[in-house]
Amino acid sequence: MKLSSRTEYAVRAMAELAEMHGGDPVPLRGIAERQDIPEKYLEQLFRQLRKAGLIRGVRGAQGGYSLTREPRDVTVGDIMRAVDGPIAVCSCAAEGEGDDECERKSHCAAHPVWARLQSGIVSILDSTTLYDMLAETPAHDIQGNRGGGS
Amino acid sequence: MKLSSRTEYAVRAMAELAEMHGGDPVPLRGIAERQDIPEKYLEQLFRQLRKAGLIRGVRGAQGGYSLTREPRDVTVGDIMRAVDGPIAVCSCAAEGEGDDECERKSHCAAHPVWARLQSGIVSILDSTTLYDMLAETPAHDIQGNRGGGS
DNA sequence: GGATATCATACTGATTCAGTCGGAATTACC
DNA sequence: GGTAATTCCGACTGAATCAGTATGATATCC
Repeated sequence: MKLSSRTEYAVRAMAELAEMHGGDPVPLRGIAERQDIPEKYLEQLFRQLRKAGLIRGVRGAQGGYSLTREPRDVTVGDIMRAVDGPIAVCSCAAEGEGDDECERKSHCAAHPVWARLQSGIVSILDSTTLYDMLAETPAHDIQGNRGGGS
Repeated sequence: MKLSSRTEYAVRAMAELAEMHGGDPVPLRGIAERQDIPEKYLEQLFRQLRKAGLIRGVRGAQGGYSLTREPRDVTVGDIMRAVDGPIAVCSCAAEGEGDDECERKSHCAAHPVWARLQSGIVSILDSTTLYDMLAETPAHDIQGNRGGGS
Protein backbone atom coordinates (compact mmCIF):
# COMPACT_ATOMS: atom_id res chain seq x y z
CA MET A 1 0.00 0.00 0.00
CA LYS A 2 2.80 2.37 -0.71
CA LEU A 3 3.48 4.69 -3.60
CA SER A 4 6.55 3.99 -5.69
CA SER A 5 9.22 6.64 -5.88
CA ARG A 6 8.49 6.72 -9.60
CA THR A 7 5.02 7.99 -8.89
CA GLU A 8 6.12 10.44 -6.22
CA TYR A 9 8.80 11.88 -8.47
CA ALA A 10 6.69 11.94 -11.61
CA VAL A 11 3.81 13.72 -9.94
CA ARG A 12 6.06 16.39 -8.44
CA ALA A 13 7.80 16.93 -11.74
CA MET A 14 4.53 17.13 -13.63
CA ALA A 15 3.25 19.68 -11.17
CA GLU A 16 6.22 21.82 -12.01
CA LEU A 17 5.53 21.48 -15.74
CA ALA A 18 1.95 22.48 -15.05
CA GLU A 19 3.16 25.58 -13.27
CA MET A 20 5.18 26.58 -16.31
CA HIS A 21 2.46 25.62 -18.73
CA GLY A 22 2.10 28.00 -21.62
CA GLY A 23 5.71 29.18 -21.54
CA ASP A 24 8.93 27.83 -22.96
CA PRO A 25 9.84 24.16 -22.61
CA VAL A 26 11.47 23.41 -19.27
CA PRO A 27 14.81 21.56 -19.23
CA LEU A 28 14.85 18.38 -17.21
CA ARG A 29 17.98 19.29 -15.32
CA GLY A 30 16.40 22.24 -13.58
CA ILE A 31 13.37 20.24 -12.52
CA ALA A 32 15.59 17.50 -11.14
CA GLU A 33 17.61 19.99 -9.14
CA ARG A 34 14.69 21.94 -7.75
CA GLN A 35 12.75 18.82 -6.84
CA ASP A 36 15.81 16.97 -5.63
CA ILE A 37 15.37 14.01 -7.95
CA PRO A 38 18.30 12.11 -9.55
CA GLU A 39 18.55 13.51 -13.03
CA LYS A 40 19.07 10.29 -14.93
CA TYR A 41 16.28 8.62 -13.08
CA LEU A 42 13.87 11.41 -13.87
CA GLU A 43 14.93 11.18 -17.48
CA GLN A 44 13.76 7.60 -17.48
CA LEU A 45 10.41 8.61 -16.03
CA PHE A 46 9.98 11.39 -18.55
CA ARG A 47 10.48 8.95 -21.34
CA GLN A 48 7.55 6.97 -20.06
CA LEU A 49 5.45 10.08 -19.63
CA ARG A 50 6.25 11.02 -23.19
CA LYS A 51 5.33 7.60 -24.55
CA ALA A 52 2.06 7.91 -22.67
CA GLY A 53 1.48 11.17 -24.49
CA LEU A 54 1.41 13.35 -21.40
CA ILE A 55 4.44 15.48 -22.23
CA ARG A 56 6.35 16.58 -25.29
CA GLY A 57 10.12 16.87 -25.50
CA VAL A 58 11.92 19.52 -27.51
CA ARG A 59 15.47 18.56 -28.34
CA GLY A 60 18.58 20.63 -28.57
CA ALA A 61 19.71 23.82 -26.91
CA GLN A 62 16.82 25.83 -25.47
CA GLY A 63 14.89 22.58 -25.46
CA GLY A 64 13.04 20.95 -22.64
CA TYR A 65 9.69 19.44 -21.79
CA SER A 66 6.17 20.74 -21.71
CA LEU A 67 2.68 19.38 -21.16
CA THR A 68 0.70 18.23 -24.17
CA ARG A 69 -2.63 18.95 -22.49
CA GLU A 70 -4.11 21.50 -20.19
CA PRO A 71 -3.29 20.92 -16.51
CA ARG A 72 -6.98 20.45 -15.83
CA ASP A 73 -7.00 17.51 -18.24
CA VAL A 74 -4.20 15.53 -16.63
CA THR A 75 -4.99 13.46 -13.56
CA VAL A 76 -2.71 11.96 -10.97
CA GLY A 77 -4.02 8.58 -12.09
CA ASP A 78 -2.80 9.27 -15.63
CA ILE A 79 0.67 9.99 -14.35
CA MET A 80 0.78 6.98 -12.09
CA ARG A 81 -0.34 4.61 -14.83
CA ALA A 82 2.25 6.05 -17.19
CA VAL A 83 5.17 5.31 -14.90
CA ASP A 84 3.93 2.32 -12.90
CA GLY A 85 1.47 0.55 -15.16
CA PRO A 86 -2.13 -0.30 -14.33
CA ILE A 87 -3.34 0.37 -10.83
CA ALA A 88 -4.10 -2.84 -8.97
CA VAL A 89 -4.35 -3.43 -5.24
CA CYS A 90 -4.15 -7.14 -5.97
CA SER A 91 -4.40 -9.54 -8.87
CA CYS A 92 -8.03 -10.16 -7.91
CA ALA A 93 -8.95 -6.52 -8.35
CA ALA A 94 -6.91 -5.18 -11.24
CA GLU A 95 -8.19 -2.60 -13.65
CA GLY A 96 -8.48 -3.53 -17.24
CA GLU A 97 -9.45 -7.15 -17.62
CA GLY A 98 -8.49 -10.76 -17.14
CA ASP A 99 -8.87 -11.48 -13.48
CA ASP A 100 -9.34 -15.10 -14.41
CA GLU A 101 -6.99 -16.19 -11.69
CA CYS A 102 -9.28 -15.29 -8.87
CA GLU A 103 -12.63 -15.36 -10.61
CA ARG A 104 -13.17 -19.03 -9.95
CA LYS A 105 -12.65 -18.43 -6.28
CA SER A 106 -15.77 -16.36 -6.21
CA HIS A 107 -16.44 -17.45 -2.65
CA CYS A 108 -13.39 -15.52 -1.46
CA ALA A 109 -14.49 -13.34 1.43
CA ALA A 110 -11.79 -10.75 0.78
CA HIS A 111 -12.68 -9.97 -2.80
CA PRO A 112 -15.43 -7.41 -2.19
CA VAL A 113 -13.19 -5.46 0.17
CA TRP A 114 -10.35 -5.28 -2.29
CA ALA A 115 -12.73 -4.26 -5.04
CA ARG A 116 -14.06 -1.45 -2.89
CA LEU A 117 -10.55 -0.36 -1.97
CA GLN A 118 -9.45 -0.44 -5.58
CA SER A 119 -12.32 1.69 -6.76
CA GLY A 120 -11.89 4.12 -3.90
CA ILE A 121 -8.24 4.63 -4.76
CA VAL A 122 -8.84 4.94 -8.47
CA SER A 123 -11.61 7.43 -7.96
CA ILE A 124 -9.41 9.69 -5.84
CA LEU A 125 -6.51 9.47 -8.25
CA ASP A 126 -8.64 10.05 -11.32
CA SER A 127 -10.50 12.97 -9.87
CA THR A 128 -7.45 15.03 -8.99
CA THR A 129 -5.87 17.00 -11.82
CA LEU A 130 -2.65 18.95 -11.99
CA TYR A 131 -4.74 22.08 -11.95
CA ASP A 132 -6.34 21.01 -8.69
CA MET A 133 -2.93 20.34 -7.22
CA LEU A 134 -1.66 23.81 -8.01
CA ALA A 135 -4.87 25.38 -6.83
CA GLU A 136 -4.62 23.83 -3.40
CA THR A 137 -0.95 24.59 -2.89
CA PRO A 138 -0.83 27.79 -0.86
CA ALA A 139 2.69 28.92 -1.74
CA HIS A 140 1.73 29.14 -5.38
CA ASP A 141 -0.22 31.94 -6.77
CA ILE A 142 0.87 31.48 -10.26
CA GLN A 143 0.80 34.10 -12.85
CA GLY A 144 -1.42 33.31 -15.70
CA ASN A 145 -3.73 30.73 -14.30
CA ARG A 146 -5.95 32.78 -12.14
CA GLY A 147 -9.53 32.81 -12.96
CA GLY A 148 -12.14 32.13 -10.78
CA GLY A 149 -12.35 28.91 -9.17
CA SER A 150 -14.65 28.96 -6.26
CA MET B 1 -0.16 0.67 -4.42
CA LYS B 2 -0.36 -3.05 -3.98
CA LEU B 3 -1.35 -5.21 -1.08
CA SER B 4 1.30 -7.48 0.37
CA SER B 5 0.70 -11.20 0.36
CA ARG B 6 0.89 -10.96 4.15
CA THR B 7 -2.21 -8.84 4.15
CA GLU B 8 -4.04 -10.93 1.59
CA TYR B 9 -3.30 -14.13 3.46
CA ALA B 10 -3.98 -12.73 6.89
CA VAL B 11 -7.35 -11.31 5.91
CA ARG B 12 -8.49 -14.54 4.32
CA ALA B 13 -7.37 -16.55 7.32
CA MET B 14 -9.04 -14.18 9.74
CA ALA B 15 -12.25 -14.42 7.77
CA GLU B 16 -12.17 -18.14 8.31
CA LEU B 17 -11.63 -17.70 12.04
CA ALA B 18 -14.58 -15.34 12.05
CA GLU B 19 -16.69 -17.99 10.41
CA MET B 20 -15.85 -20.43 13.14
CA HIS B 21 -16.18 -17.89 15.89
CA GLY B 22 -17.78 -19.23 19.03
CA GLY B 23 -16.72 -22.82 18.45
CA ASP B 24 -13.54 -24.73 19.17
CA PRO B 25 -10.14 -23.27 18.32
CA VAL B 26 -9.20 -23.89 14.70
CA PRO B 27 -5.83 -25.51 13.92
CA LEU B 28 -3.61 -23.53 11.63
CA ARG B 29 -2.90 -26.42 9.33
CA GLY B 30 -6.47 -26.72 8.18
CA ILE B 31 -6.75 -23.02 7.46
CA ALA B 32 -3.54 -23.10 5.47
CA GLU B 33 -4.76 -26.02 3.40
CA ARG B 34 -8.23 -24.70 2.71
CA GLN B 35 -6.97 -21.23 1.85
CA ASP B 36 -3.97 -22.53 -0.03
CA ILE B 37 -1.42 -20.64 2.03
CA PRO B 38 2.04 -22.04 2.92
CA GLU B 39 1.66 -23.33 6.44
CA LYS B 40 4.88 -22.03 7.93
CA TYR B 41 4.35 -18.65 6.40
CA LEU B 42 0.88 -18.40 7.85
CA GLU B 43 2.29 -19.40 11.21
CA GLN B 44 4.52 -16.37 11.04
CA LEU B 45 1.58 -14.14 10.30
CA PHE B 46 -0.48 -15.63 13.11
CA ARG B 47 2.25 -14.81 15.57
CA GLN B 48 1.97 -11.18 14.59
CA LEU B 49 -1.80 -11.29 14.82
CA ARG B 50 -1.47 -12.77 18.27
CA LYS B 51 0.99 -10.14 19.43
CA ALA B 52 -1.42 -7.53 18.17
CA GLY B 53 -4.08 -9.10 20.36
CA LEU B 54 -6.41 -10.09 17.53
CA ILE B 55 -6.26 -13.82 18.05
CA ARG B 56 -5.51 -16.26 20.83
CA GLY B 57 -3.58 -19.49 20.44
CA VAL B 58 -4.35 -22.66 22.36
CA ARG B 59 -1.44 -25.02 22.47
CA GLY B 60 -1.30 -28.74 22.35
CA ALA B 61 -3.54 -31.39 20.89
CA GLN B 62 -7.05 -30.09 20.17
CA GLY B 63 -5.49 -26.68 20.14
CA GLY B 64 -5.72 -23.98 17.51
CA TYR B 65 -6.56 -20.34 17.09
CA SER B 66 -9.61 -18.25 17.74
CA LEU B 67 -10.60 -14.62 17.65
CA THR B 68 -10.28 -12.60 20.84
CA ARG B 69 -13.02 -10.20 19.81
CA GLU B 70 -16.31 -10.31 18.03
CA PRO B 71 -16.03 -10.33 14.23
CA ARG B 72 -17.86 -7.03 14.16
CA ASP B 73 -15.09 -5.49 16.25
CA VAL B 74 -12.18 -6.45 14.02
CA THR B 75 -11.48 -4.36 10.94
CA VAL B 76 -9.44 -5.10 7.88
CA GLY B 77 -7.26 -2.17 8.89
CA ASP B 78 -6.51 -3.86 12.22
CA ILE B 79 -5.33 -6.96 10.42
CA MET B 80 -3.26 -5.10 7.92
CA ARG B 81 -1.51 -3.05 10.57
CA ALA B 82 -0.78 -6.17 12.58
CA VAL B 83 1.06 -7.91 9.76
CA ASP B 84 2.42 -5.00 7.75
CA GLY B 85 2.88 -2.18 10.21
CA PRO B 86 1.37 1.29 9.96
CA ILE B 87 -0.48 2.18 6.80
CA ALA B 88 1.36 4.83 4.82
CA VAL B 89 1.07 5.72 1.15
CA CYS B 90 4.29 7.68 1.50
CA SER B 91 6.57 9.01 4.19
CA CYS B 92 4.86 12.38 3.83
CA ALA B 93 1.50 10.97 4.74
CA ALA B 94 2.08 8.28 7.33
CA GLU B 95 -0.33 7.60 10.12
CA GLY B 96 0.90 8.01 13.64
CA GLU B 97 3.37 10.83 13.88
CA GLY B 98 6.74 12.23 12.91
CA ASP B 99 6.45 13.27 9.32
CA ASP B 100 9.29 15.66 9.99
CA GLU B 101 11.01 14.69 6.82
CA CYS B 102 8.47 16.25 4.53
CA GLU B 103 6.97 18.85 6.85
CA ARG B 104 9.52 21.45 5.89
CA LYS B 105 8.61 21.01 2.29
CA SER B 106 5.17 22.31 2.98
CA HIS B 107 5.07 23.85 -0.46
CA CYS B 108 5.04 20.38 -2.01
CA ALA B 109 2.17 20.26 -4.48
CA ALA B 110 1.74 16.53 -4.09
CA HIS B 111 1.19 16.47 -0.35
CA PRO B 112 -2.53 17.22 -0.26
CA VAL B 113 -3.24 14.49 -2.80
CA TRP B 114 -1.35 11.89 -0.86
CA ALA B 115 -3.05 12.96 2.34
CA ARG B 116 -6.45 12.58 0.69
CA LEU B 117 -5.50 9.20 -0.72
CA GLN B 118 -4.18 8.04 2.62
CA SER B 119 -7.31 9.00 4.47
CA GLY B 120 -9.54 7.50 1.80
CA ILE B 121 -7.73 4.18 2.06
CA VAL B 122 -7.69 4.16 5.84
CA SER B 123 -11.35 4.97 6.03
CA ILE B 124 -12.30 2.07 3.79
CA LEU B 125 -10.06 -0.36 5.63
CA ASP B 126 -11.20 0.75 9.05
CA SER B 127 -14.86 0.69 8.22
CA THR B 128 -14.95 -2.90 7.02
CA THR B 129 -15.16 -5.58 9.69
CA LEU B 130 -14.87 -9.33 9.52
CA TYR B 131 -18.58 -9.47 10.12
CA ASP B 132 -19.19 -7.29 7.09
CA MET B 133 -16.99 -9.52 5.01
CA LEU B 134 -18.92 -12.64 5.88
CA ALA B 135 -22.21 -10.87 5.42
CA GLU B 136 -21.41 -9.85 1.86
CA THR B 137 -20.03 -13.21 0.78
CA PRO B 138 -22.88 -15.00 -0.95
CA ALA B 139 -21.53 -18.52 -0.86
CA HIS B 140 -21.64 -18.53 2.89
CA ASP B 141 -24.72 -19.35 4.73
CA ILE B 142 -22.71 -20.89 7.37
CA GLN B 143 -23.83 -23.97 9.09
CA GLY B 144 -21.07 -23.97 11.64
CA ASN B 145 -22.43 -21.21 13.75
CA ARG B 146 -25.19 -22.93 15.60
CA GLY B 147 -23.31 -24.53 18.35
CA GLY B 148 -23.53 -28.27 18.24
CA GLY B 149 -21.72 -29.56 15.25
CA SER B 150 -18.96 -31.96 16.07
C1' DG C 1 4.49 -40.98 26.67
C1' DG C 2 3.27 -39.92 22.29
C1' DA C 3 0.62 -37.25 19.05
C1' DT C 4 -0.86 -32.74 18.09
C1' DA C 5 -0.35 -28.08 18.15
C1' DT C 6 1.45 -23.53 19.05
C1' DC C 7 5.64 -20.71 19.71
C1' DA C 8 10.24 -18.79 18.25
C1' DT C 9 14.41 -17.60 15.47
C1' DA C 10 17.17 -17.62 11.80
C1' DC C 11 18.08 -18.34 7.15
C1' DT C 12 17.63 -18.20 1.96
C1' DG C 13 16.32 -17.37 -2.79
C1' DA C 14 13.99 -14.58 -5.89
C1' DT C 15 12.10 -10.51 -7.42
C1' DT C 16 11.53 -5.81 -7.63
C1' DC C 17 13.14 -1.17 -7.09
C1' DA C 18 15.97 2.82 -7.29
C1' DG C 19 19.49 4.62 -9.40
C1' DT C 20 23.62 4.66 -12.81
C1' DC C 21 26.43 4.48 -17.18
C1' DG C 22 27.79 5.55 -21.65
C1' DG C 23 26.62 7.23 -25.64
C1' DA C 24 23.71 8.65 -29.89
C1' DA C 25 20.66 12.13 -32.13
C1' DT C 26 18.95 16.75 -32.56
C1' DT C 27 18.83 21.77 -32.37
C1' DA C 28 19.97 26.83 -31.09
C1' DC C 29 23.39 30.03 -31.30
C1' DC C 30 27.75 32.05 -32.62
C1' DG D 1 30.12 24.73 -39.62
C1' DG D 2 31.33 24.03 -34.84
C1' DT D 3 30.00 23.70 -30.20
C1' DA D 4 27.24 23.51 -26.30
C1' DA D 5 22.83 22.23 -24.67
C1' DT D 6 19.51 19.06 -24.39
C1' DT D 7 16.49 15.13 -25.38
C1' DC D 8 16.57 10.25 -26.41
C1' DC D 9 17.81 5.16 -25.66
C1' DG D 10 19.14 0.55 -23.89
C1' DA D 11 21.50 -1.96 -20.72
C1' DC D 12 23.44 -2.59 -16.32
C1' DT D 13 24.00 -2.89 -11.10
C1' DG D 14 23.54 -2.83 -6.12
C1' DA D 15 20.48 -2.95 -2.51
C1' DA D 16 16.41 -3.67 -0.26
C1' DT D 17 12.28 -6.02 0.38
C1' DC D 18 9.41 -9.97 0.14
C1' DA D 19 7.82 -14.63 0.19
C1' DG D 20 8.73 -18.73 1.79
C1' DT D 21 11.71 -22.53 4.46
C1' DA D 22 14.20 -25.00 8.02
C1' DT D 23 14.85 -26.38 12.57
C1' DG D 24 13.69 -26.92 16.93
C1' DA D 25 11.52 -25.83 21.53
C1' DT D 26 7.32 -25.82 24.47
C1' DA D 27 2.71 -26.88 25.92
C1' DT D 28 -1.53 -29.88 26.19
C1' DC D 29 -4.79 -33.65 25.41
C1' DC D 30 -5.64 -38.61 25.56
